[in-house]
Amino acid sequence: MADPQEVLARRVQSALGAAFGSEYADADPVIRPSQFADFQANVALALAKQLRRSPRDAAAAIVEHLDVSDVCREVEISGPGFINLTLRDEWIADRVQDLLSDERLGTPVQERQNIPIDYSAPNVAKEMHVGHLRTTVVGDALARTLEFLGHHVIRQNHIGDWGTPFGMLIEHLLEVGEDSADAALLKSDPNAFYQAARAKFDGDEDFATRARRRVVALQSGDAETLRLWHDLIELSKIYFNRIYDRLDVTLTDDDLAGESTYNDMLGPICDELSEKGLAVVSDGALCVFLDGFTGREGKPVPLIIRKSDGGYGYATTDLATIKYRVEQLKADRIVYVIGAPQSLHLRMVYETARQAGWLGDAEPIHVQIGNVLGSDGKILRTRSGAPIRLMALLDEAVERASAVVAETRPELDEQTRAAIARDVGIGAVKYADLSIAHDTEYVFDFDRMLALNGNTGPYLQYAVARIRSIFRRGGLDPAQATGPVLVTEPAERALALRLLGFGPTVVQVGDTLEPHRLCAYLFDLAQAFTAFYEACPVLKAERDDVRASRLALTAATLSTLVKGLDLLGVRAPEQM
RNA sequence: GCGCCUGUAGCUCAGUGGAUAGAGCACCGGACUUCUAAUCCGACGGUCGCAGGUUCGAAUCCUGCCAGGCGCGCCA
Repeated sequence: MADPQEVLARRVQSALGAAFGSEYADADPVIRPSQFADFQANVALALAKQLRRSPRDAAAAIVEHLDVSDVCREVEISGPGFINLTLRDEWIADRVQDLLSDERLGTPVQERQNIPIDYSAPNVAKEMHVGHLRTTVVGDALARTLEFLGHHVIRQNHIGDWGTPFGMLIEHLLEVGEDSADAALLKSDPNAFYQAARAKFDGDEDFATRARRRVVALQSGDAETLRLWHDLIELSKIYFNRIYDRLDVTLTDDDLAGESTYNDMLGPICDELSEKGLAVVSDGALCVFLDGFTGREGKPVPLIIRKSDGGYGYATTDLATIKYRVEQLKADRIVYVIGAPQSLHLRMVYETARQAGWLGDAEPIHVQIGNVLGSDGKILRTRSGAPIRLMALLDEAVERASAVVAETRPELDEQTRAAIARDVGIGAVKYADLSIAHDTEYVFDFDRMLALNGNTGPYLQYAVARIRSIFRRGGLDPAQATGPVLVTEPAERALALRLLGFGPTVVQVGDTLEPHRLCAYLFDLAQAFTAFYEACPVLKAERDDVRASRLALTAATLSTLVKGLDLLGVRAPEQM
């Protein structure tokens, strides 16, 4: 067990049992990182009243029964009753030594859960925008992290591939020709295609009529219409996959589970909800009304599962996703990485599913994605007010990174520089999305996300590049840097202690579904490494054993940073 | 009107009910014959929106208020 907090928690619990009786042995020992020691146990203050003793008395009793001599160098009662715990240097060194031969870097394998993750969800024949970027990047990081923790992750890309706009889109595709340049726009600039179709729909009455008729044909399964519809989706998939490739996202065609895949479930869902008395007709629409959901003037908010024209909306489809994921995918947790504004809608969907008895023991979780804002504090758009094209935005990030690389590394060949610029530019954008709490809005700023200082992708990538440079210079293989690890210098100690935090952090990210905690950890680790790098020569260490130890610390930092970035979906280039 | 979210340093953001609330940027002062100075060190900077409450202890939990954002019946 490498996690100091966990080790100390168990020891303190034993002491609690010994000091106050077995009924206290499972009390939370409240171990926290401390500014006065490595950790502090605050349990004495929490239990003092219950024990009818002063907090310092309680702390003294705990310390008296506390057996940590192998782990801690110093145990001290401080202030009103804090127990300050300082780890032994050798204990820290031994734990880092363990990490060197542990491919999981101290991360436990958890009991396997089935976890469908719904993320990305772009629309066919529509440009992805920065909102899609964020759900894609965050969802992908969660998928990678949960998989690493041992879970069975089922990626679900709930693309918008059904609905009334398809009449207009299909009709437009038919007019321009499936092999035309206009149709090819779907692969590169889908909004241009969509807007052309829209313009015809709004301006041409005959076209609009044909489009409406086409929707009916689509819904009734007309073969030729379905073929065209399928074409649209194929062309759009090319666009999606271009974006996913560029972004280094793990989504593939196998993960596509668009709205249309649930079509057959929608009617039966409405029937079942009606039979169960959950759904009633109101103003011609089939609705579910739930207690506690009221809107304007106290009127109950309906979840409309069948529109008055007989069509189905997204509420029904979302209900279908729950049913499918519970019944077919055997989900334990169902993760929806979706915009924060849909919170009310999703709560109603979850509650409806629960009342219908579809949820079982599965837990649906909404990972709320906050809006991405421009520097003006409003939803990010171009100066003309149009949504920003995602590919153009990614290109700009790479271009900016490219300019910096050209300036700072002129000696590298063009191909190498381009590869670095690509990793840094894309990594910067992704990391910016990941490093901020997913449910808050954040201000998009190229200059800040590409900065080499601060909690940025490039800063972490640079730390990795410097480490690799050390091994390159020394003609050494990180895998051969096996120590033994010695901890003497303060910077060595601080770095070693940080290294022990990786596993616990990954576990926390899996529990809370908050990737920004991993970012904060990695940033902290990189800072500790940089301080170490400044203070402790590695290759030029004056003694062989010190050199071997520092190489081992450096190698452990390398694998931790690379693994952490990998879980986030951020590449770490060989050099920068 | 109801509901959800947010309010922390000039700016962008962290912050597990624990001691003196942190980081990056910006500003100021230092550090390159050195494993990548694109990196580091230091200083400056706070009535944690306001007011109550719970608690031994509150940025954190509860209530009210203020400000901003978003949502609230046939788009998704």
